[in-house]
Amino acid sequence: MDKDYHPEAVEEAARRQWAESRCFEVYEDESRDEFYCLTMFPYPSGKLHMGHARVFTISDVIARYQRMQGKHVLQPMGWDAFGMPAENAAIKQGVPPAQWTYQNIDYMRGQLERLGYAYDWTRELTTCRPEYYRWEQWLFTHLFKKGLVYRKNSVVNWDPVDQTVLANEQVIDGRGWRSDALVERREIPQWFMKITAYADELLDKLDDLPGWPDSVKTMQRNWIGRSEGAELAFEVEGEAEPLTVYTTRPDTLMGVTYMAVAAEHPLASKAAAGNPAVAAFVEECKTAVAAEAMLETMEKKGMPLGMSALHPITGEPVPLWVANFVLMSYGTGAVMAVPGHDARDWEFAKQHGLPIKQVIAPEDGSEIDVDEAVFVDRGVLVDSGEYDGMDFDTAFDAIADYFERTGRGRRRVNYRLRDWGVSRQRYWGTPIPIVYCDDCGAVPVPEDQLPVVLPEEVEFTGVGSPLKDMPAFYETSCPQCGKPARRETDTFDTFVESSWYYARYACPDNDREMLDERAGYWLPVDQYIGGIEHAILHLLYARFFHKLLRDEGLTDTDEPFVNLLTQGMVLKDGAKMSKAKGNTVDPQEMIDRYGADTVRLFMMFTAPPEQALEWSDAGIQGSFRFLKRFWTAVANHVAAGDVPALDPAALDPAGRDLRRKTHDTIAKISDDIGRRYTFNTAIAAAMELLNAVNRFEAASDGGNGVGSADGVGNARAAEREALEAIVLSLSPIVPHICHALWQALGHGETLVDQAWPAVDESARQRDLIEMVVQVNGKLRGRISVAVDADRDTVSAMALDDPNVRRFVADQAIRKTIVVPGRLVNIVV
RNA sequence: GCCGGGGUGGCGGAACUGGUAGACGCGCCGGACUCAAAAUCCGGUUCUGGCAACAGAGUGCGAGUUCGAUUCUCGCUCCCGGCACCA
Repeated sequence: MDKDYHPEAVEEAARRQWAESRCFEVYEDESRDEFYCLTMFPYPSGKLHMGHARVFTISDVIARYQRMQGKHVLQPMGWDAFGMPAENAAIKQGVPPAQWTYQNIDYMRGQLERLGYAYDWTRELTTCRPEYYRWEQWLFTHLFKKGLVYRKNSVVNWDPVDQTVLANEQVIDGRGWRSDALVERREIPQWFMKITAYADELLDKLDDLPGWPDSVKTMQRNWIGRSEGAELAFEVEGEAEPLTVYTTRPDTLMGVTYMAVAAEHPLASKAAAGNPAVAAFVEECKTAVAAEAMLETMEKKGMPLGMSALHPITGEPVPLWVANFVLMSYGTGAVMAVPGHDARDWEFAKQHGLPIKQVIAPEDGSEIDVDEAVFVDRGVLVDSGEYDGMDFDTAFDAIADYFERTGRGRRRVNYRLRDWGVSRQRYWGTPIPIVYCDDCGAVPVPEDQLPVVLPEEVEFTGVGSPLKDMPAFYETSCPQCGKPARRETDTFDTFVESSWYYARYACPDNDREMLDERAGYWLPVDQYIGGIEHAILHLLYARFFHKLLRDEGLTDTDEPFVNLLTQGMVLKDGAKMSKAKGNTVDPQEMIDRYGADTVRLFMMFTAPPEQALEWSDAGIQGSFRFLKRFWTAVANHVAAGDVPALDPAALDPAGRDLRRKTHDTIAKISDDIGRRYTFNTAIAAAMELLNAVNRFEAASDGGNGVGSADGVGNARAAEREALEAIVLSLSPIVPHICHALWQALGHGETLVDQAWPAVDESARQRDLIEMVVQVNGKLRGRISVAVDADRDTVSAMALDDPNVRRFVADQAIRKTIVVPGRLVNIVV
């Protein structure tokens, strides 16, 4: 073998062998235990960035590891190909979005191949192809018939100059990113999918996902936001219709001192008609941007409507306000305010001089002053008439019963989750398969007319969607009555494509069905890997879609992803690397300089996968140096000739130590890769073992302790065992160099078909262990004790240590704590 | 603002179930090789004191529980992600 490490040649040879043997193409084989390993597919933005290199390498390590465990592994790759950047590029460079996208895909596919990922490329998906998106159009028409999609008005950011709907990220400080015009809120009709119909199941099934991080499950629970409360109706003076509010704290009813409605609420509009100040305030609220984070961080503002509601128990008037923090989209768009026991109500009351009344007292009987500080805990009712003395549950039931009995309210479960608005006023997306007919209304496109194909040859101006200027696209006839009709020109949110692609990888070539029995073989995904930024939206939509697919009879599983690994961001200069921010680092430069294995090693070694990784140019050299040392160690070993079969019993102490290290290391790496997914510590362990091999070799070359010629051969056999363990256990991370080294070590069979190395427990046995001795919790000495030494022996040895004796001196020993195998703590 | 996560040497990180803080790597310092440099190899490297043995301090800040806390509890602070039209 070559004395020096030449990554380019090594990697090219390995790639060629993998391609020629087609070893990563997999077919359904019922006799084998399958493993479906999937990475969130990339948006083809132009070239790979570090976040891609990181997440794809994590996935590849897991896929290759599982293959060595004997699993039948599927690892596919594809392209989330619709989206805004293609339109932006079209405006900027005059290239049609389709052409730009396909060029990017071709370039990025080449980069992925260069990184040596074990993909089954025969299953490659591209979501902007009609053969893919026709099936989501098909599903949508079925959901239409089931009543799971509907059309309603909702708010968008409108740029009055560019005459375009803006995404939230295109609104900067309330202005359009290109026009700089003040953005307006505008209501337009849009299509929605009824995700709320599945809210309870989406919530409950989280308990069946032990392989998901708790943080993600908690975020999804909070996002769905199930709450149990009551809808209560308040009469309004001079109004026929009562004002209905939703509250989770009906027990605080007697503490209501005012009420507030959203700016879009009908009562606000009514008051505005006769009150210019209210009208101006409502108008001001309309200039706000649609993003919730903006609404929530705005200064809390409000204005009295000059109207009063009547308290449903006391009949006393309660003033009505309009406030910018009340959301029309949550609950009923109106709240009853209890400033004594709700933090936001308290703040607002203080600001506007509204009364604050205590109606809940702490259960422990302590005194509080709600004028000084809000009290939000549950407690015992006070100053609440007939409800005095009740606890939360009793009061909840008593008050809810009263409202239900008198027909003025009801118990109600509420969700924070809203239905999913899937309409986008954009060109580069899946056409929504609906036709509008003057007589028949909105009609879904019949199955035999699908797909509705998006024209790829377009003139792109940036003003509105080009589809709106293409009569050839939108002029059609009604599928029901045949009269001239108009096609929907909005397209789907790109989250729709990414909500079901994982299933389509099982059968991407099926042109008659969305999914077939092959999906039954591969689904659910055993390991899903992707960025933590997708913890809520993408993962919730995909879970929702999986249930839609199930209810269409296309799968018999309830959840799409058994295990989830959320990879941390790759940051640069403290911010997330993203094409939007333009702070990406090109991995290609480093692949060219050091090779794919160095890049893969560096990404896995620099941080554990779930943590954010701050990019820095320093350090990659170290990864390259390690691979050079690794290569040299094997080359030197091979150059010294063949080795005899290992005879473990005949090894000298140094040889036994090396063998122990070898098998301790295999055990550690198996656990780190297989269970903990801490690839950084697995690599560190492999580095330690290599260091041990090099030290061992140096000692052996010294010639003193090794002895006979047979002893030398046996020592070299132990050395080979160690080197082969490193080659095998690092092969998921740096597959190319390991492929070459495995051949150099004289193996005819290719490395990808090898089994994971086995641990020889007998090699790990030891007679003596080191224990730490503390005095009052401070480290004062170390003792070497027999593995099976009992408590008294260990204590006696600890007290015998000179430094320990110095600290104990003549003080009385109060307690001796022995933690077997670890430490002794003497408390004086 | 709300929800979730994080803060450990000069740097990335390790310490998995409350039990040796700093594995492994980078950087830096010293040495070997070399006419010299690069590469490579060897040694050192949390801070303070000490020739050393060793001692004291130390895991964002402040409290608490414990024989013992990076790890658990409470309060604070700063940073990161998400907040429904970025993907």
